Amino acid sequence: MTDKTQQHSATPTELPTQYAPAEVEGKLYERWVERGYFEADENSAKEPYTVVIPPPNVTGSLHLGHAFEHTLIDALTRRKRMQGHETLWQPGMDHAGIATQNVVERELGKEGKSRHDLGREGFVERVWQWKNESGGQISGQMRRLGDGVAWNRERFTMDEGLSKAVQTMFKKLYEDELIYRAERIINWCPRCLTAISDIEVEYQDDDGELVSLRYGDGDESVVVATTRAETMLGDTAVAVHPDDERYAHLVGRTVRLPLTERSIPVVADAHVDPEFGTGAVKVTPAHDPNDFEIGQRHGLPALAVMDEHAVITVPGPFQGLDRLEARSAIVAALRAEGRIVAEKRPYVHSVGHCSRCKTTIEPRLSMQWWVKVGPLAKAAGDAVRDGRVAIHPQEMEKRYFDWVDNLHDWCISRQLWWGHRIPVWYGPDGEVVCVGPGEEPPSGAGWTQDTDVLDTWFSSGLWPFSTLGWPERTGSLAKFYPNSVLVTGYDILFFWVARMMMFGLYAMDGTPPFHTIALHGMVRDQFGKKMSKSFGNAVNPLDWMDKYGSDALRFTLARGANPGVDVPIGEEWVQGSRNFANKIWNATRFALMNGATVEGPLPVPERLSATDRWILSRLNETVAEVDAFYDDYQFAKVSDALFHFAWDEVFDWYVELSKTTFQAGGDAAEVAKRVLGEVLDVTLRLLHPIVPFVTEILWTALTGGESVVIADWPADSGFRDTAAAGEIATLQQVITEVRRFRADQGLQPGQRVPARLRLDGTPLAPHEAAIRQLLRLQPEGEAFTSTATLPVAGAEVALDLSGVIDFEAERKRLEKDLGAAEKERTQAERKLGNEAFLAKAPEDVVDKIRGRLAKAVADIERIQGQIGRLPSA
RNA sequence: GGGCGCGUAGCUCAGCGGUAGAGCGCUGCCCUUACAAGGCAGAUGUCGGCGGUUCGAAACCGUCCGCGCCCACCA
Repeated sequence: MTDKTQQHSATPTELPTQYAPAEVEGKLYERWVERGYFEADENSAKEPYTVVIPPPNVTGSLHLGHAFEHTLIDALTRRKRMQGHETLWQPGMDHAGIATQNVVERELGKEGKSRHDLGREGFVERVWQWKNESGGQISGQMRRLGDGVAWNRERFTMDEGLSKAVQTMFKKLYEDELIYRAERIINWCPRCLTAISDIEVEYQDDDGELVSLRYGDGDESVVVATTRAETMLGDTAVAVHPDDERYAHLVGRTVRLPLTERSIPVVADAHVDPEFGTGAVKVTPAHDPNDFEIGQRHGLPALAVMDEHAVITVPGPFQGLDRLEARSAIVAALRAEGRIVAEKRPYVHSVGHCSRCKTTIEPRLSMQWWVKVGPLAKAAGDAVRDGRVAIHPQEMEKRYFDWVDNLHDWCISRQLWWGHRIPVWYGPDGEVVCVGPGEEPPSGAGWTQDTDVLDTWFSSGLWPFSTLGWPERTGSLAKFYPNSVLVTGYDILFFWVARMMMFGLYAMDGTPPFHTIALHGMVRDQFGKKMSKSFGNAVNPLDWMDKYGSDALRFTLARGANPGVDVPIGEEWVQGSRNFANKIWNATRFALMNGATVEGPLPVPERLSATDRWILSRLNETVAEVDAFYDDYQFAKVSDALFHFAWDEVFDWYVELSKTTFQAGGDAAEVAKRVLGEVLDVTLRLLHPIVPFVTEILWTALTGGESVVIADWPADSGFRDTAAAGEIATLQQVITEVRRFRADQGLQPGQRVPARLRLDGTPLAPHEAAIRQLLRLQPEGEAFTSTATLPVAGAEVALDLSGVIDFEAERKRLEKDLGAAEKERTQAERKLGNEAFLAKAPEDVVDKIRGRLAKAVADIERIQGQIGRLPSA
């Protein structure tokens, strides 16, 4: 025990009166890392606890959203580590295909170059170079935040190991015929020059213009409407509903397509809504997904009229115009021919945009690789349906099911250079060979590898097990798969979570990648507005961490973390958390200055005062509460419970009451030192997962322990004392009541007032010294004149306020209180007089009302007595 | 068009069947020897509107109004 004391890293006098986070946080973090606290041992006998980081894009730096997410994950893993789990928080980053390629291309642009100037190899090399610079920035920010990740296991989606995992997965899916190549209409971004998947398209209502065109002539004509007139060059049919009598005579015939030399058939297709517009639809199979399907059903040719830049390729007057130029040019030309039957009219409709660059998507017929999601999505849905994976909050399950149950095949090829290249080789005679890891690609004349890369989310989908060494059967994989929980934003439920579910279940023989999915919301500003650079309300988390400390930022974020709900944050709130950290700091300082200790066992209950028993009881209740909230991912409630317990109960009451005890000395003081030590020790440990830095300094100073990071998580001893709790509640009531009186009377807080206390026979008798101290009451002295008497809870506090007291003010106050008490009595009486209530309400509720009535009656009597004793003015 | 969610104190949000809560902000007094990044005391709400269920509704049901989000092949 004595040598432990010598390890104290700080003596009370060394602690300054204010906590200065910036000076210590960095040092503490590096010490934790050096000591290997965050490393995870696959050979450990401890129960594993695994969380993977949602890998940040190498393109950027961390924003508040990351800080938020990391706070939650760090809190979870720190607690589990303290609970004795072999804990792995897996760090790493995502290569973020399109995003990264765009960033580097933009950089090249500034140098007046394009990626084609460097060539594929040179460009990829350049991206790697860029990644090496940017990636360090992110890890620096994570250290600053205090993320307890296993740095020795850091992974990157383009690592050799993870690339091997990607290749293995591709081949496995290919051989199971769950990957195939097909020509379909895809979402094409004419700026990124690549296909993107359905969920990478963001729809928004755009203003468009609907124009009605007449195809054919005379009786053999039909009017169609379009917002994309330029596509008419590629029309290969007009479709009408099979039952539509208006057009029955035209079905099977042809109409002349204006501006072209072609005539196109009129086909009947049930897809057409006869109620909509004219009931006739132009069909452009090469540039519209619906039209493509109609085309398939009727054997229509798909005639592409635009290139990858969305520029018209059809020879003639429109060739070389981009889609928008072509649109107006074609409308003008049609008007000249008298083909416009209804002028353009404004039309708001939903238009798809590239989620990366916001360019309007151009549906385009193209040969791409696809994942056949049917069986994968089924398994992913079932795993949640049958309870093997739980989604928090549960309301999100519905969104998840809607998506996995209605999923279209996933387009996974991208016409980019940065990413995992598709491991397929094409032979001179049309052979197709999928090459697995370690296999030699076919050699010889005419063999070439597919030039496309895979969707970024293909590799992210493998993250929960690729980071653990899959496809090798590693010890880490055996130990840490499946992950315990996935913590991520609801915004990537489809992008990432669902894909991990599909891939995890498939690659890991039906074992889902995690037991629980805990979805958090998005960080917003203090008015609930979305944070964005353009709106000017985006905040760099580093700024706030520098100003207020990482703990303050973390605590604020955790405190706003209601499950699945967006979390607003404002600078004043971070300040408030900084104040809390400082409060903990000073409370611990006080404790150390007064000899608080954690040495030796807790005193037996017989030696404890009611105050001690009360705070220990509350301490244990808090432990139980915090555990329950953590297990339910209720971070806001964890933080709130700790905030209020620490500040309102420990600091404002227990510490204040202990001052009298310490002053008096004796056994009670010795006991209080140990109890205060215990309460702070446990409270600091409870707080550590959320505010790791300040708790580390204080806990080591208080206990002499090596580090709170590896301390035991507090356990509820089961100790409860409701009698003591009631006693302290009464004490608080008396003190508050008299303070209120003092304040109403305009007495200075420090002014000493002679007082006589009559506490005999009340539970407050042992607290006389504390009451006198907290209320600044001095002994009554010889010439004591009781001018104000406050009866509270059976006790009586008589104050000598000769010459000072303002009886009128007090009378008003008392009358107001009387009114409130009478109202309370009336309400309670009415309830208790209601037979239906008595018959139907549960016993405890009725008891409660009876209690209220009794209290109201007692209050009325008391207040009336007080008023009666006031001298009349 | 379908689905989900939200309207509670000035602001941001908890509460989701038994006397309206928190943080910040606000008012007054105070540098009381841990802390002014603090202490003490205090004010503030017909819980979006209207109906209904219930002994009892902020909470449950219906409806209306106002927001937000997700999904969808709206020519």
